[in-house]
Amino acid sequence: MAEKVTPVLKSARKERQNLQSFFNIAVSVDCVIFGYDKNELFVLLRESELEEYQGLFSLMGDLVRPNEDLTEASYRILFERTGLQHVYMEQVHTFGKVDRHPTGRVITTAYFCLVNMQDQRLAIAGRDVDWYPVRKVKQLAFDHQEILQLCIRQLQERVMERPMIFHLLPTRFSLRELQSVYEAILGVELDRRNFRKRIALKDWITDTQTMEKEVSHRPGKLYQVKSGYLNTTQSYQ
Amino acid sequence: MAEKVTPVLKSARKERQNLQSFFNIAVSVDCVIFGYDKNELFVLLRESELEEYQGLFSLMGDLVRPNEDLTEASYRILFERTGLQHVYMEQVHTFGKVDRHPTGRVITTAYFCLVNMQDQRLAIAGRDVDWYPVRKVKQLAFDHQEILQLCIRQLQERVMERPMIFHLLPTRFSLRELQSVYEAILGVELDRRNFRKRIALKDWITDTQTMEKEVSHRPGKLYQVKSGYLNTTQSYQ
DNA sequence: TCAAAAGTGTTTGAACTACACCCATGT
DNA sequence: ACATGGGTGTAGTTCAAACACTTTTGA
Repeated sequence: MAEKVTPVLKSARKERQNLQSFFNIAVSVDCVIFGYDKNELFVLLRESELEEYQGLFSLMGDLVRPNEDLTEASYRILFERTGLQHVYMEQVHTFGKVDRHPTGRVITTAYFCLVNMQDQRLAIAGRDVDWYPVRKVKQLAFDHQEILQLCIRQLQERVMERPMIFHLLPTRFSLRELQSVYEAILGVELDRRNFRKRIALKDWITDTQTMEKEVSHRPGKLYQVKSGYLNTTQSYQ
Repeated sequence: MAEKVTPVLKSARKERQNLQSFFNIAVSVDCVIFGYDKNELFVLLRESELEEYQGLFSLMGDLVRPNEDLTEASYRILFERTGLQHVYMEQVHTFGKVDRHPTGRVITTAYFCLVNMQDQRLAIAGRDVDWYPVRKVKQLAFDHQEILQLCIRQLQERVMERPMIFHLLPTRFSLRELQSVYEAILGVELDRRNFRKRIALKDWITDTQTMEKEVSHRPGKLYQVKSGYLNTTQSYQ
C-alpha cells in the first residue's frame, strides 16, 4: 500500500488561472430564523423579490461576499433582517441542484437560528419581513420549503439533546412555558410530570427564587438556564 | 403581523446581470472515502498537487462543474478515483472560511463514503491514491484534517443508529467481523454478548445458513444485511 | 366557588451494563 | 492438548411511559 507517485506539482498562482473558468457558481446562505410565541413556532419570511415567485414568501438569504466566511455571511443576513447579533445558529445542509435557482447556478447553505421574539433589540418593523406560524407555511419560493422542512427536522432531532431551546425564551421562564416550546417544536403533547423529571435530569436550568406574577392561576416558579449553556458559536465552519 | 409590503420585483434575467460580480467563489466537493480491513478503518488519500502542500496528503476533491448537482459531483469524484458507483454517501458539512484554500476563494462541501475494500470493482492501483489507517493520519493539506475529523465524528454518531456499516463489509460476514468494524469506527472495545444482543434488537441482519470456512477456530455463522438496508441515496441534496 | 395551571410519586417495561463458562475447529 | 474465537444468560441499573390527586392563585 501507499506506493509513492511523484506528482507534477502546481503552484497556487498557476492553478488560479486554470480555475478561473470555474468561478461561475454563486454561493448563497439561507437563514431559517425560528421564534416562539403563544404556543406556536414561527419562522421569519419575506416576500420574494423575483417575478417568477411573485406572491410567494422566501427565507432570508443572500449571496456570500468574496471576503466573507460562510458563517459571517449568515450572521450578516440575520443582522440585516432582524438587527440581532450573537444568536444561536447551526449549519444544516447545503443544497446544490443545478436548477434550484432561476437566476443562475446558485448553491446555498442553510442555517437555522433561534431568536427570542420578545427581544427588545429585534427590529423587523418597517422591514419587508414578518413572522409566520411554521405549521401554516405550505409553499415557499425556490426550494425553500424543502430547506425549511430539513431545518425543522434537525431542530427536532437535537432540541432534546442539547441546551439550545433557551434561545427562544426570555431569560426567566416557567416550566410550563418551557414545555410548551418543546411541544410546539416537536408537534406532540408531553406529560407534565415526565417532562419535569426529564428536564431535571438534564440539569440545564436553575431555580431563580422568583415566581410568575399576574397570572390568573397558581403562579409557577421561574427558572433560567445555567451559565455556559447560551453559547452561540459553532465548532465548525 | 404579516403586513404586506409591495416589493419592487426583479426578473431573473435582470437579476443575473447584477449578480455576475458575485460569481467568483469556486465550489468544490471533498469526499472522505472510508474503508475497513483487518481491524482498521482506512481513508483514501492522495498526495497534494499543490506546491504549498508538497509532501502532504489530501482528500479526494474537485471543483463542481457548472452543470452538475452537488451530489453528482461527489459521485463523479468518487468514480474517478475508485471506479466505484452506487456507494453509500452522506453530506456532512460545508466549509467556507475565506482563506481555507491558497488558490483562491473556494468553499467545499464534505461528503463521506463507505466502500468495501474487497470489492473487485475497486480500481485504485496505478492511480495516485492509496488507503491509510485513519488512526495514523496526523496532518493533511488544506483544512482536510478538520474535515476528516468531522466526518469521523458524524460517522461515529450515526453508525449505531442507522444500518450503514454494511457498506464497509462483504455481502456475508460473521458477527465477529461486524463487531470489529464497530470497534474500529468507535475506537472502543465492545462486550461480545451485549453487542450481539444489541444487533439482534436492531433487526438489520439475517442468518445466511452458512458458516465461516478455513478459520483456525470454531467457525461462526455468516450473516447478511436484510434487503432494503443497502440504500445509497440521500433524501436531500 | 370556580377555573386554570402548579406541583408531586409510583409502577412497569425496555434497554444497557457487567460478567463466566462451555463448545467447535485447526494446528 | 492447546489456542482461538463462537455461542449463550442473569442480575442490576437507568430511563421512559402511564397515570391522579391536592394546592394556589385570580376572577
